[in-house]
Order: sequence, then C-alpha cells, then structure tokens
Amino acid sequence: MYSFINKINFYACLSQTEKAALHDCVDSKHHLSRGQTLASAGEKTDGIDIVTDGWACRFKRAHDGSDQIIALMLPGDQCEDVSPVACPLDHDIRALSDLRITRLDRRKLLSVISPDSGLSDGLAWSSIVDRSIMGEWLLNVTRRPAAMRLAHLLCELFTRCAIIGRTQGNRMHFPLTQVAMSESLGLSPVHLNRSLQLLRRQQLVSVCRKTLTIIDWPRLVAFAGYSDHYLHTGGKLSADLRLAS
Amino acid sequence: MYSFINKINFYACLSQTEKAALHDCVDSKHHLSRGQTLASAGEKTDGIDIVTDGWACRFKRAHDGSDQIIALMLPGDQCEDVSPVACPLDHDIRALSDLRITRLDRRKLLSVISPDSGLSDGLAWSSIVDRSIMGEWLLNVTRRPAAMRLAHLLCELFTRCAIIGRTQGNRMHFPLTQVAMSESLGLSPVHLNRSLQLLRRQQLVSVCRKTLTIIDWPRLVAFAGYSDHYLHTGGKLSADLRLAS
DNA sequence: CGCCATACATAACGTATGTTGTTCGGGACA
DNA sequence: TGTCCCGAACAACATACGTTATGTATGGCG
Repeated sequence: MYSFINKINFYACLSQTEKAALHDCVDSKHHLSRGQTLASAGEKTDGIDIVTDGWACRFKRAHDGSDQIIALMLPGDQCEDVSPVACPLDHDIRALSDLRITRLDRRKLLSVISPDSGLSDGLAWSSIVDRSIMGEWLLNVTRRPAAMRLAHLLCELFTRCAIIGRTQGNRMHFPLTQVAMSESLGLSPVHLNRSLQLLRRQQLVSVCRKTLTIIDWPRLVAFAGYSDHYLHTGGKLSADLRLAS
Repeated sequence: MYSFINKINFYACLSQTEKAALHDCVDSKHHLSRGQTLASAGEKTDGIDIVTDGWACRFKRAHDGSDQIIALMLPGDQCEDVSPVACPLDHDIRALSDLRITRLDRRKLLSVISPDSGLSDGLAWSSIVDRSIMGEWLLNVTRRPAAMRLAHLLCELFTRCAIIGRTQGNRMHFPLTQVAMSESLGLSPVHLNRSLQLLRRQQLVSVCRKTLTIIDWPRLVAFAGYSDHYLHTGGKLSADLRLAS
C-alpha cells in the first residue's frame, strides 16, 4: 500500500486526507506464492488489486504455446485501471515471486477522487506511464539487438524501483529468472543468457542471487540508448541514479 | 467528428444531449497533408485532437535512425488521453495520408463528462482498447512469424474500420504503404513485401491502389490466429465481418 | 550425506529475417 | 505524349537469433 501511495505521490502531490482516504478504500489483503495466477483473460474484477510486495507480470500465450510478458508489475502497480467500467481482461496475470496484494473497493475509490485533486492527477499519470512503457517495449523488441534490449530493460526496472524507493545504492532486489526476462524481451532463454553474459563481461551489471547490481550506470545507459523520458520522471531521480554509479 | 462519436457510441451508449455536448466542445479544425508531423515528443497540447478523416501513426525513432510505428490512428481516434493532466508526448505523430483533425477543448470536454454517464464509460473503454491493442502488438511482433504478423494486422484494421463504419462489404480504403506496414510490424520493407505476396498467393487478401480487399475472411483469421477479443467488440460485429467473406 | 529440482551455461547447427542493389510499372506533371 | 519519381517487385548474400542437446552449479530436504 505504501508503494502505491509512493508512486502516485511521485507523479502528483497527495494531501494527508487523500492518503488517509486511500487507506479507507482497502477492501481486503491476499498472499500469493510464485507462479500462481492472479487473474485470467475474460475475468472482470469488481475491486482494484494493487501489488504491495513482490513482482507480477501480464502475459499472453502465443499460437505456439510460448508466453509473451507484456508488462512487469512492481510494488505499487495496479492490476486494473481505476475507471468506471470493469473491463474483462484480455490477458493473464501471474506472480513472478511471492506476492502481497491489496484490494481496493472500486466504488469507494471512485467516490474519493475529486476532480483537479492530486489523487485524480496521480492516477491519470500512472495510467499514462503504464501506456508509455508499453510503447517503449514495442520499440525495444522490434528495433534493438538482444544485449541492448536487455540493458534497456534493466535500466527501466532500476528507474522504476527508484521511483518507489526500492533501490539500495547501486543494488536492488530482482526476482526475475532468465526465463522471465527472455519472455519479456521476446528472446529465447539461451540467447538471453548469452546477452546477460555480455553485459557482465563488459562490467556493466551483475545479476545473481535475485539481486541486480549496477556496476556502471552511465555506461549501461549509453549501451542501452536509454532515456527515462517515457517514464515521465521529470528529472526528479537524477540524484538517486547518480548514486548507482 | 462523427467517427469519434460512432466509436464512443460503439462502446457505450451516448444520449442525444451528450452527442450535442461533444459538438459544443469543438475548438477548431485543421487539415494536414501526408507526411506532415502532427505532434512531436515533448510537446504538451492543451486541446484534444481527434482524427476525423485519414490515417495517422504514433512512432518512435530507434538508435539506428529507423522508425517504429507504435500505434495506427484511424478516424475517430484521439491523439491525447482525455485526462485532467496534459502530459508531454514521448513520441511523434505523423500523417499517413491527408488528414482532417478536430480539436476539442480539454476543459470543456472534462466539464461535460458526468460520472456514470455513457460518455464517461465510452471514453474509458476507448482508452482501455488503445492499451489492449498495444499489448496485442507486443505479442504480434515478438511471437508471430512475418506473414502471420501481417495477416493479424490486416484483421485488426479491418475490424477497427468496421467499428467506425468504414468498410464496404469485403473492402476498405487502406492508405498504408508497404514501408508503413513494415514499420508497424518491425520488419524490413523487403520482407514485408515477401509476406504480402504470400498472403496474395494464398488467396487471402489483395492490397492494391490504396484498397484492401479481404478475399477469404475465415481463412485469413485462421492463418493469423486472430481473435477480436482484445478489441472488446463483444461480438457486435459478427454480421459485418461475415459479409467480408 | 545423497537425492532431486531448478536455474544457469555452453556448443553446434539451422533458419527466418535483414541488407544491398537493381529493375519495373504506373501516377503526376509538364 | 514523354519524363520523372515513388512505390513495389525481385534476387544474391549476410547475419542475428532460435533450437536442440547436454553439461554444470546451487539449494532444499529427508
């Protein structure tokens, strides 16, 4: 829940009353273990589920049975849009690690949002950023070679973790397996492995034991051709990210 | 403008007053010719631009100078989200044909939307569908081989044109060049040409003189592994699409 | 300590797709 | 009617990435 408030607050300033109101919208809390399905295509959920701890992903199954991850969900991310309509999902959501979920009451939440408030703006921003990320992923998988693609994903994830205050210096908890990364990037697990080794050999990052360490942030950014514009950070993170080098 | 109302009305029922109110939100109208830039990355637009005639695209430039189209915009599609925040674009928008644009006043539009109205729901749906399309594109470019990818795109575009009432039987106006298609699908122009020829040889479609003709809709759908679930048509188009075979 | 499951690494080989360059045909325009 | 030019077609070649197969760590657990 605090990750969620952190994230919304990052994009638009929330008042104390709004923060309290959000807590009042909590309907229930759940735990899921790694690999479990959170929601399936076709389902309509009445509430709004928030990832409060752990990572999850949205994915689609392809004609050949392989899965493509179309979005990674970090703490603070929502499973559904905060919108008046409860739309049936067109994809599945799966836990990539053990997960804590907080379910908000959709009606209550909608009633709490007053126009021109920080909350209203923050939710709008969050939705826009989610979409921007998909656009950047589209560019990533179509135009960048494997290693660059991977580097770009790592940059994005490090930035997103910084936004919700989950980085420690140049390190962060990183529950993705190589298979999950390959499914995100449209690569085979083998080729992802090769690419990861390349980044390691170049002394750019190290990924091991569920920990991602950024060895040389400026060079990693250059290698990936990364810019955090599409995350709409507004430069608010430059200090945190400099720490990472 | 009518395409826009058509589209919103397809997803949620608009009252006569709401339709009239939308007309009142019109701020100005513009013409653009093919190739012109509608909006550039970093720009914030105060109004909401609607494509009323012609096609446009959102695209991003890659490190090697090539362009990736991340969304195709048909009549009725919006350039910006109808949200309280005017967010700087993270990509460019370009006219793929001669274009007519209608600009709505954001503040007026927002004030016209009452909660739990058809308009409110329709706009929410439209935004959800835009996002779903991106998710499907992500699957398309990463997991499907070239010809299947192309077939899938053609199915999608035919469905979207049917939604706004711009198909004639098994035909539709189709302003995309092969280069534009290749930029949408993450293929080289040459390989797109090969794929298009394959679909033609298989007697599935014919694309010529800016017209797309569906020769065999059921087989095209099967070949593409297409389902319009992600467009949330709710089966409302089955009649129109049967016409296409 | 030994068993097993899972994740990660490496190699050999095949193939889908990209690249370069050339040719062709049909509108636009003089 | 001829000329120009853009979009489309085609061929020869290059390569990045996928596939299959097998080997190596690591950690949980009785």
